[in-house]
Amino acid sequence: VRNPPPKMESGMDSWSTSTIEGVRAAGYRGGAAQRAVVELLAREDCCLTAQEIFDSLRADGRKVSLASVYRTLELLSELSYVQRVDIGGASARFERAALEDHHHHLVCTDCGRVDAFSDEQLERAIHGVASKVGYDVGTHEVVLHGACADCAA
Amino acid sequence: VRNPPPKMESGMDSWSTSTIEGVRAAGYRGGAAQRAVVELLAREDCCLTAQEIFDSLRADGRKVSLASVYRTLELLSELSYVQRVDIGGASARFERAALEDHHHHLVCTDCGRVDAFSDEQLERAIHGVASKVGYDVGTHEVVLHGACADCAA
DNA sequence: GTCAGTGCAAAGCTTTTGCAGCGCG
DNA sequence: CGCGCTGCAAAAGCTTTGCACTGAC
Repeated sequence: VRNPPPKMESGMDSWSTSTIEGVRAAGYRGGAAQRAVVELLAREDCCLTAQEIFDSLRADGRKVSLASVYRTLELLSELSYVQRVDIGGASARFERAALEDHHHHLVCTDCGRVDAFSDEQLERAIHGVASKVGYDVGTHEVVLHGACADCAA
Repeated sequence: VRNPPPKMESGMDSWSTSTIEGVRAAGYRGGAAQRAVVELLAREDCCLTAQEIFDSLRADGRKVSLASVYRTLELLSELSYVQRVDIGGASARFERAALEDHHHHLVCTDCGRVDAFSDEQLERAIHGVASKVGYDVGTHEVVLHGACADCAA
């Protein structure tokens, strides 16, 4: 959120268009608010709260309601275009579920800052576990809590 | 919660007593409600919501208030005797932070059931990552979402 | 026209806080 | 007896829902 990884232009637009199309294919008509949320999430590289999405859209002059933001996030989560991320704290966060740019989160215990990281070996370990537990595992989430570089100093 | 791993008698009492002592050492007097919550958490093997703790204590005839449950959980989390677990859903969950019996969680997307699992290789991968990211990592949390054996059928 | 989508406001939940009284050291 | 602990009730978030209206097909 506050420390986005380097922009990755490729894949975003395809996420945006395939999401719009997928929503339509699922039998929904899609409106202005949905489009605005999808376009914003396409630009963002890390998880945002519903309120942050709302504020950001308002700042851009888009007249969406907070209720529509929540309804859109629920719909997109349902269709697996968006992943809900629970990193603790009062509110849930959301980010696009991208196959490329798969990552997890670091949360600073002190200042609340959120960073992203990714690790190939960690992914392998998770897939190894997923095949052993009795669940048909779909998504996974790893959250590391600790002091960020600034706060540790 | 609904599918507790086999009871592990060893370590629980020591957690209970060292928690009580630690709270006292930190300058708190400890009251009846705190004791009741600690004793309950010592018996439980997986994460519970504040409401579940409250209901369970009431069912046992302990007259604690929900506010005291929250206040105790906040205190114990602060002192690292309890770990807060965010597995999605409306409310946060809490369990004792035990060095033995370290585990993570599986959440059924369908029925909401919660199971525990542990994996040595996953832990190694996490510690490997923790040493590379710029954070001074304290705790970590892994949540796998998917269909449990019953719901997958 | 029909029916999903939207905004607003109200309701619902979880969690926190204010305050008076109780109780351990 | 002081100060933390507790219960109760009220308040404060976050999220969902009801409803009338708009807008896409």
